[in-house]
Amino acid sequence: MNLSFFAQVYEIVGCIPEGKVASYGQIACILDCPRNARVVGWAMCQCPPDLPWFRVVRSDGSLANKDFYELQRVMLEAEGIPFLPDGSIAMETYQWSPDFQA
DNA sequence: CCATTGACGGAAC
DNA sequence: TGTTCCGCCAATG
Repeated sequence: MNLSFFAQVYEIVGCIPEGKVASYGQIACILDCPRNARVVGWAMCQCPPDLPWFRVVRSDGSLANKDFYELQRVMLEAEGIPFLPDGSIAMETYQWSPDFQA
């Protein structure tokens, strides 16, 4: 498992089921590196087309860049995750429970 | 090898 | 309560 954080992040994100979301810090925590939240986000920037990056949101339940906000919003709504009038999602309800099966 | 960047997180103001 | 700043780590140039 000498995969870079990069690859590990891909593994975690790829394990997120539909209708669920995970925060960058949560993924970093799964990797046992809660401070790598930024690295996770950076890995998402390199997100391959196979990666459901749209299921990854901020700890606040809000999205990141405006450019991706609308796209992410559409993708999440398509997954069955409604957006609050606040512009964020009820991550408390939709946050994915990591099973450590990565 | 050094400097910069980056789709974050939390603490400070 | 909202906004701003710093810190953190890895990858790229």
